[in-house]
Order: sequence, then C-alpha cells, then structure tokens
Amino acid sequence: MVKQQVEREHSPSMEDYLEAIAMLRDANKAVRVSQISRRLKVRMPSVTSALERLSEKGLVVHERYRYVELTPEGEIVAEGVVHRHEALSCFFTEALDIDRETAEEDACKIEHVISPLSLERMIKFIEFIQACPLEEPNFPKRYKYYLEHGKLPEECLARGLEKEERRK
Amino acid sequence: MVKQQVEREHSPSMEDYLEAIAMLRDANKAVRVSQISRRLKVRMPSVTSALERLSEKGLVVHERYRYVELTPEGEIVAEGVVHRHEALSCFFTEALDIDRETAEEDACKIEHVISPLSLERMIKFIEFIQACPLEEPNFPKRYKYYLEHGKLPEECLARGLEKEERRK
DNA sequence: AAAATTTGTTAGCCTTGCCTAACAATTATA
DNA sequence: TATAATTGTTAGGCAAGGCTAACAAATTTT
Repeated sequence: MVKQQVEREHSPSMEDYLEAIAMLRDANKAVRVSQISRRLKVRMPSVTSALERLSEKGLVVHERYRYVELTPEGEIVAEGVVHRHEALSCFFTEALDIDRETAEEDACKIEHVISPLSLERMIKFIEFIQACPLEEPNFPKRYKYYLEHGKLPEECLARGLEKEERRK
Repeated sequence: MVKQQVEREHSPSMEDYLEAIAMLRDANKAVRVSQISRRLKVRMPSVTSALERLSEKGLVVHERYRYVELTPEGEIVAEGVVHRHEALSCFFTEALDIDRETAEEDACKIEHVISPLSLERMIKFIEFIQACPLEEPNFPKRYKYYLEHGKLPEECLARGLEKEERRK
C-alpha cells in the first residue's frame, strides 16, 4: 500500500486498450471497436468512451465508425506495455515454471504496476539462468526437481557436502 | 488483457485498508481513522467512507468516533494480504536483489493482483535458493555477480566446460 | 435496391474511491 | 471548567470506467 511517489502516466485500463490495439494491429486484424470489445471483454460503448479519452490524450486516432490507429506516442506507450507483458510472462514460465495461462493472466495484471527496476531484474534473471546451461543438473532442472520433491537432487547435495568435507 | 475468470473478492483499495488496520494494530497503535489516513496517505473522509463499505461487508467494526477493529472475517482477509505482501517483498529482495524500498512498493501493488500459484512458486523459489547454500559460489552470489558483470563467474563457467570435456 | 444484420454511437445510469468545505464530537490545555 | 486543538463525520462534488437501451451508420444478404 503506501502510495508511490510518481503517479503512473496512464491507468491500467488505458494501458489495456493501447495494448489490445497494438496487438490486434500486429495480428493484421482490422482494429475496430468490436474487436477491441471482444478482446478486452467489455461492451462496445465502453470502448467508444475509452477511445475518446485516449484521443484527448493524443494516443489514438479514431474517426466515427472507422478504424482505430495509434499515434506515434500511443505506439510508444503500447510498446512499453507489450514489452512488460512479455518479460513478465517469460519470467513466470521460464523462471518459476508456471503454466502459460496463469503466466499470461498474471502478466496482464502486473504489467500495469511493476517498477522498471523489478522488471529489469526479472529480465536479467532470465538471462542469468539461460547463461547457466552447462551445469548439470542445471538451474531450471534443479528448480523443477525441488518443486516436485521439496528438496535438491542427491548429487547436488553431495557436491555441496564434498566441499564441506574438503574445507575441514 | 483478457479478464480473469474469478473476480477478486475485494478491491485493491479495500485490501489496503484491511492491511493497514492489521498492521497498525500489530504495531500496538490505536487503530483510529487518523492513523489509517496517515498511513495510506488519503484524507480522513476517504477513510470514513471506506470503513463504511468495509462494515457493510462485515470486515470491520467501527462505531462513530471510536476505534476500528477487524471482524474475524476481516482478520482472515487482512492476514492474506499481509502474507502476500511479505512473500513478495521477500522474493524481490532475496531472489532478485532489489532494494527494500522498491521491493516494498512493488509488493504493495502486486499483492492485490497476483495469482495464488505464482505466489506459491515465488515462496518455493525462495526456499529453493535457501536450500542451495553449500555450492560455491552459491546461487545468490552467482546471480549478483551476473548482475554486476553481465556474465557468470569464471570458475562457474570452467566447471561447466570440464563437464563438457569429460563427455567427449 | 430494399431489407436484414452487424457495427458503432449516444444518452444516461451506476459504483468506486478520491477530494474539499463545513460542522460536530472528543480530547487536551490554560 | 472553559477554551483550544485535534479528530471524525457529513454533505456534496468529481473522474474513471463500467453498464443498458435506443438509435444510427455501415455492410451484407436477398
């Protein structure tokens, strides 16, 4: 709790709309009110009014009854959201071994509130475990073993103990 | 982002109030409107009206001009929030090596949206790295080295290569 | 091209959750 | 104990962001 110093530029809701628009466009779908509505599971009038608010902020262009487009600035914001989303969902699946669906759901929520630092660290973390593939059992394997058995694999403990012994 | 199937029981705001009440009480401070107001950085009338909403849901007891208390049910909800908060802030500091302040801020936001599964995995993850202390350089050290130098420590790579060699 | 369907908008309502201003109760102080 | 200071409440406002109902434009079908 305790409020953050700097208020976020855009609300979670606005970020969701921008993200949805960017992703529909990237999927080569016409970006229409109905598409956004379906994707975000809100009714069309909610989309219309959201687009109005986004227009006022200069983030989208939308003529009545026509397609929706991002402005260059909207593009930048959307890109940021998508990037956070992808990093988070990757972290959840790769680092924490969470199923894709849950990972996506959590990413959708957390992308709106996570700090740049924490996000950066999650990305570094993924890099880190990907840089460890030579060790056997490597990081993800050991972690999965721990998830399943509640302890580290034998050989891993053994290796640790060896070192302990040697130290004496 | 695609809505979650199950709507959260209580809003982030309500959870913040419950958490604040529990923590003030645990700090042996009188739980008064003014205290909550200070802690959450909202004005007193906002607290009064929030308490009214919480009363209606049977989560707090609050007589006009008097102290605030949690009901048994409010207690359970508050406990859940505090638990999520602590697990998250621990994960950020211990696993990702993030400074306490940022960790707290992020925990405050994410505690309201994270799924039970992801939370559980973060907890397991902390257990996992704490179960690795025998290896040298151990997990947190290697991770910190990676953060600072952008690569794994020499000896770590060397060990990996040895194994590669042996395999040939 | 007329009719039917789909899509989009407008108007208007509702809840949440914050705010300020004004007032009331409580507590502390002279 | 009377007054001052603090604390809390009430009343009322406002923005965000959702909704439905009714209507209008666009598109598709006949």
